[in-house]
Amino acid sequence: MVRTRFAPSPTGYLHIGGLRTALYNYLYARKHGGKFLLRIEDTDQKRYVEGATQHIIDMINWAGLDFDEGPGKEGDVGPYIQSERTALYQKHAYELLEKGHAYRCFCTAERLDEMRNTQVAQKKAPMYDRHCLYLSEEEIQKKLAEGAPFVIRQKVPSGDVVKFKDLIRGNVSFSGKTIDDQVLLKSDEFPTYHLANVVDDHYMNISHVIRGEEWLPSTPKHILLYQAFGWTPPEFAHIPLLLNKDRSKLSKRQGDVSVEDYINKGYTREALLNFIAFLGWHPGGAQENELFSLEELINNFSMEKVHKAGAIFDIEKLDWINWQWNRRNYHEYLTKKAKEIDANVNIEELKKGAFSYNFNDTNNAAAFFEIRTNKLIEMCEENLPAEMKSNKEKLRKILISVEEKILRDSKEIKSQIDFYFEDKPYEKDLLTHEKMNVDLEVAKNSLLAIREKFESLDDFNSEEKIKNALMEVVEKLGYKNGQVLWPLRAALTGEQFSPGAFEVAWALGKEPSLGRINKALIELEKA
RNA sequence: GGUCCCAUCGUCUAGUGGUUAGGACAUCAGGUUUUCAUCCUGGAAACAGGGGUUCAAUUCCCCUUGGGACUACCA
Repeated sequence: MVRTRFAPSPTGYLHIGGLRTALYNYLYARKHGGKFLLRIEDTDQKRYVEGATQHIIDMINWAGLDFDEGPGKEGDVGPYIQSERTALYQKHAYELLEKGHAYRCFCTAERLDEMRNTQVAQKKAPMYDRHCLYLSEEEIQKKLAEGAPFVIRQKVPSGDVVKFKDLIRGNVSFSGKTIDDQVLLKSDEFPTYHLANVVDDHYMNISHVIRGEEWLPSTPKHILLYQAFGWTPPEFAHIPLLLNKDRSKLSKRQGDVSVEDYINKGYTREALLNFIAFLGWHPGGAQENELFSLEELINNFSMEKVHKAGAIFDIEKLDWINWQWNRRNYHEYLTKKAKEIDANVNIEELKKGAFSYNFNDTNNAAAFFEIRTNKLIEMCEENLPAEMKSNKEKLRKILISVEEKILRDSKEIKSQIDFYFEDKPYEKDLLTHEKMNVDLEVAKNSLLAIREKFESLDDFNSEEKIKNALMEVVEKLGYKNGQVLWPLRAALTGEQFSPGAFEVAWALGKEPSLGRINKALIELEKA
């Protein structure tokens, strides 16, 4: 029975690398029909942060990595919070002491510091010098009677070579003499990671320890502990690290590392999971699709395909994946809704990833338009000031004109649609375009003709009709499309770049459009 | 310093004892479009170096170089 666990420390936030570790544990468990547990490793009293445990659970839940056992979801081997299991660790530390696999150490922090400084100065590996291992029984009893504080240290058999097989790295071995006598039980009677981890993994029947590569050097200590207890060690899989741009371990100093940061930036769960899954893993073979849902990840995951080398966390690719997922989620939602409205709706993929929905009935089309734009509003609601949201019907038209941009990055939406809400002053040169053969004269002629046309256009509520009207202007003047549409778009938006002339005129409405055209014409008169 | 791990385009990666070393992101060029974006087409871009083993190594082995992790009464 496969049982994996994610065992974070509640230090205030969940690291994105931690989320990936959780994901791999989850994928492996689900793939093999096993169980995935969450265990909170809060044995460091000094680092405890109020609310951090709940925060971790919230983040794991957000990601949809439902755990089978853990805090608030008790199984047979709880509790799942280490601070509630201290008696168990103490019992086992003393058991080791009795069996001769550990010893009391009374060394003060000062002595330890001094010892290390000397070792470093002599260019030796800093390691505990076993001063207390050689204390006589009398000396120990005397210290205990005095009430001297002590820790319990692991007694590493220095002659041994510790070997183990890592599922990702293959055979790994460490010489016993390079392994430090690790503190197992601190003077406050709390265990260190090493003891608590081994004891819990054993009693929680963990079959596979899947954790970050930074734990590889302490694995021999853990193996030795399993041996000292007479337990069978679990399988180990040390996954590659997530890296900063400079290839150092991904850290706070060089950008956002907490999952919450990415949620706040608007990344969707599918995108974030998809992205981090592929940092250090690939299904292999001829697989060229890179968009995988959680379910597809489960089906395709295998430890053999996990890489050995670390991977740089490249946010640009994340942005791209996020956009792809936004598109997919959006159109899946719309397709479902469109079919609910009319089972015979005609849905076409206009271009890769973008669809059109055509209804025969105009009422259905209107109902669908509302659903579609509600979704867009929902997507960028948080990034819009109240005044932009006051006229909802206008906002719908505006947002549909920048639909793809919202899908790509809803955070920047405000700057994309600013021009709809204010008549910004602009240079009349904006109305001209050399490559399209639009000079001041052409611009003026076009705008005059458009004004006349618009004034006589009764139904300004149909983008299609506005388009037809404008094409008539093009034909009448004998101009190319761009010679009419560029000055119009520029006049309406005052921007170098914007949505097209038809949809802007439509979203703006008849009077505001005419107002802006007149303003442009006044500019041109000055010339 | 010591121990251990790692090494294919800028980045994420596929891949094999014999391949024109493939894809994606990013980038550049061209095209469609009323501008931007989208979309389409195309380009540039990698097996760290040196020794072996072999008829043949990017692939297997060794060394070098480079990078990283660990080196706490933190996890």
